[in-house]
Amino acid sequence: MEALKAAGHRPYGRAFERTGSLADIRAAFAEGLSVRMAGRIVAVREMGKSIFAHLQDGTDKFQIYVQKNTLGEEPFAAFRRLDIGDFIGVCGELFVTRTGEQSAKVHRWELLAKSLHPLPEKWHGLQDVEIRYRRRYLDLIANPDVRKVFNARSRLLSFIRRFLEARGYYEVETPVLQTLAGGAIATPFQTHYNALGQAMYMRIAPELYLKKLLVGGYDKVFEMGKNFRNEGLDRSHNPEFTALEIYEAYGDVKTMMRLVEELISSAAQEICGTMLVGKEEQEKVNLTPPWRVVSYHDLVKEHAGADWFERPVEAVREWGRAQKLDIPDTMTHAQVTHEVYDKLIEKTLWQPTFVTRLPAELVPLAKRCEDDPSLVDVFELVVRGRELCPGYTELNDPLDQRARLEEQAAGDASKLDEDFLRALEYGMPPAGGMGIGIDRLVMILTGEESIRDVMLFPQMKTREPKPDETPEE
RNA sequence: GGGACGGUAGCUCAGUAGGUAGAGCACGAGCCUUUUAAGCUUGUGGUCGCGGGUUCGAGCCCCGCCCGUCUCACCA
Repeated sequence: MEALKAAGHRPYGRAFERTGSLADIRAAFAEGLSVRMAGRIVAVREMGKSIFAHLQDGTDKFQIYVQKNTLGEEPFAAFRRLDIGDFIGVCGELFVTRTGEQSAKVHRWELLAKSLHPLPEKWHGLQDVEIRYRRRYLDLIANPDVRKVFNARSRLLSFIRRFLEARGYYEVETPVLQTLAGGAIATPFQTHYNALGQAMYMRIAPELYLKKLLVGGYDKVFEMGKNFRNEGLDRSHNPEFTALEIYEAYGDVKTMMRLVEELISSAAQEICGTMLVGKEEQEKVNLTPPWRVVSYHDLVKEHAGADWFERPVEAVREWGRAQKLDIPDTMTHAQVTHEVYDKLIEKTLWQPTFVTRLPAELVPLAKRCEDDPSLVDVFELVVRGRELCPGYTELNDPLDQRARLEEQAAGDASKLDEDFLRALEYGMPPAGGMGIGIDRLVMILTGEESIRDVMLFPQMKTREPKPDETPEE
């Protein structure tokens, strides 16, 4: 670096006017054309009095050719002192090499930014998953396929907004910092607001605010943003994750099924160019509508026998144990049934499947089915053996809602969102609602197995001792 | 939280029986004017995750801890 400075090169340059991105230049390639281009040096092949190198920017990779007698003694010597990883801008003339590669012969170059660290190895890339997640910028430089996943994610967010706006849904923003974290059953992150001297929580779901907007006269709303849940980390859970929630007045669970089916299948078409998604080595997921719709009861009967719901509780417990499930004698018939669904059936639903009419005790915040009050009018969309998206006919009876929330709060009145209940008392139109885990949707569209591979900066444990560590436990 | 596996140069990895720490890439020096994982010669580079133990001697064996991956559990 000192040698470069001594030779009159600024190690960190300023804006560099380009003819276009590397992809632009490739698209407009014509032999003899003069161009200005810039990028990071990712490969160098030195051959005495001439050098080949590759520049990379956010769009493409392009070969440049540096000749001693084109450039002159000193600029050529300075170029040789550059390292892989440095950013440079070049002026040059396009040509095609003997081997047929489109290239640019460099007339002048300037250093735009010096890299002080060596880049990961060019052939194997960066393999260490820990470094890939902790220092994603290196992963993005070294492993070009990673960029494809995040480009797909970016286009998905954009597509969802266009899709919903075109159908008359308003995108809204509701508080992330809340005095009461409602709308789901989960442990929130707690923080402290100095100005008010009070505890605050990061939201676990936007649901209650969005329903208040239905009361306020919005017929079709959605919000796409981060939720935060104070839970463990694994292949499908990150403490902060992106959720899309949609509510539609005068609709119900069927409205939502049609909407999500169209939304996801057309997203696949737009982003993947096909409705058959997933990686080559695994069974593809076929998102072509219509998707299978099956009730929870039928599904259980299909797997465990048509007389399942007529069998005595001892018999179903025995059956479950024979399937190597852990079934204590205290389990009710309904609990055994759900254990069977959860552990044995759900994982078999690889292709998109709407599981409908769930037992009411599993989903306390949805409306009951009119023909059977023991069931609720909901769906769970299951893809690749995992729940992707729940949808409800929303409960709009303020008295029923209060009773169920009170039961859930277990006598702790401070956990009741009184303003939400008051809003319902003003009247909320019947509505359908649903939530999609965007991270999991990206996993399905890209075929990735881990949520960490679809989040740019997944949560990782701190390596240094935690500064505020308290000696509990 | 339990179990299995892993952590060696900036990166990708090898390391025999417990006996001086290795290769390729990257980086430095030299040769080479159409190469593309360029090539050839040569050099620099190490807290072997951290701490303790056994041993004359530990990358390797033992114990504890940290981080990661998978998996089970918890959690929706």
